[in-house]
Amino acid sequence: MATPHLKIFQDAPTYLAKKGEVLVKAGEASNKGFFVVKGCLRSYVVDEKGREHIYQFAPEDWLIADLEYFKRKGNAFLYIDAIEDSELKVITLKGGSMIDEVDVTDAEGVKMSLTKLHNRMYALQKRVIQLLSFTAEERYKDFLSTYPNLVQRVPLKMIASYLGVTPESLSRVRKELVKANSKKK
Amino acid sequence: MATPHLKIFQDAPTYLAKKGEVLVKAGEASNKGFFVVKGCLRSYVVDEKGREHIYQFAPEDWLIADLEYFKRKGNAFLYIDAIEDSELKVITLKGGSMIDEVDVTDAEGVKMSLTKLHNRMYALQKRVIQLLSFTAEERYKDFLSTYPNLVQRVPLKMIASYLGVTPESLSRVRKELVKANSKKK
DNA sequence: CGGAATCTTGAAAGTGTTCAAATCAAGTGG
DNA sequence: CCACTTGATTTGAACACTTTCAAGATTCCG
Repeated sequence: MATPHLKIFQDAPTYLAKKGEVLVKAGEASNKGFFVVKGCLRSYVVDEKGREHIYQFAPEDWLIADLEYFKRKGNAFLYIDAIEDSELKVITLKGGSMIDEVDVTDAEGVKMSLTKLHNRMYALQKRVIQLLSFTAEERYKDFLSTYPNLVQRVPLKMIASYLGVTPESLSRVRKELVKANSKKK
Repeated sequence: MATPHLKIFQDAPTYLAKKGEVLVKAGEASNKGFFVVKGCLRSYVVDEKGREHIYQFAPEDWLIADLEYFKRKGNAFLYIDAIEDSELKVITLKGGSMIDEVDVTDAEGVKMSLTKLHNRMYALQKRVIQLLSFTAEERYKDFLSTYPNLVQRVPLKMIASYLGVTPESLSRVRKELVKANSKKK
């Protein structure tokens, strides 16, 4: 898959992560980001009641990192782990921020970095608005259309966690959708 | 207020918006962004039931724009209006994207743009995680500490809309907080 | 001084959660 | 290949939190 972004990371060291492997732990220092060549990672927080809340899925061609670290130059806020066996390009941040990595004399690279941040922000805008205004069912439907391939790869409870509902609720939502669809026929 | 960001926009035309004035309408073409010198703007969506959901407040020194437009080069997705009489620097996007405005030969400007995007993304990360994991009360408390000055300036119903709850709920949350605080004394 | 919008309060209704139990599915070791 | 363990998903019933709807109190502004 020839993406324009990949070449930025082609010289970065490759790492093979096994399913379930934790790459970044909240509370510990970490200056790593990951570009996913193959497989799928996730980032999430664990709240005081021990519940996981998934912030992001990163399948092929996605970049994932804990911004908190880069922002405060402190310890990680998010966990990052592999939900499939994955091939990664490991980006080690030398400075305190992702920004220090950008070669400002490389006009094309700058444009690309800005575009990437821009796209990501747009996705976040969409996510915030959905969390504010959509019901569980609407969020699930949108997830299906936005990430059609992830539904087969990611367990229901993780999708529920990403959508902000319990696995039980998502199971019921899904059941209703199946019922509604079969009625239409 | 001498912020490093202001100087980027110091040559942009100034516009004085009156309270309640709508600057960008969802569904209409718009290539404007705004840097708030004084006052406060907000961006929001209106769902199919006619309910407003506030995406962002932009008090002094904030930048506000509709990313959807820049992303799809189509019509605006968000509304933007003034919730106070405001002094703005109007940024007209000549290209299809905010990115086209960045002078890539200006290393300092590039760093600044990246930093600004980066900070904004961090704020969005925080917001998503809160919407996923915080109760109405926790979100309100965090709002108080993150935007201490906004609470006096913004009507309750708008804060409720930003937090993703009804005005009635926020009113009750606030009541509980007052009760809890008075007990502690 | 109104009139309009905002904020508060109450009661009923809804949506999603919690807790518990039953299925179902996948992976392991014999 | 089967039995067993473990984790994931489904289902049910009671419960909790928010919303909805309606009404009253308060504040803001012309």
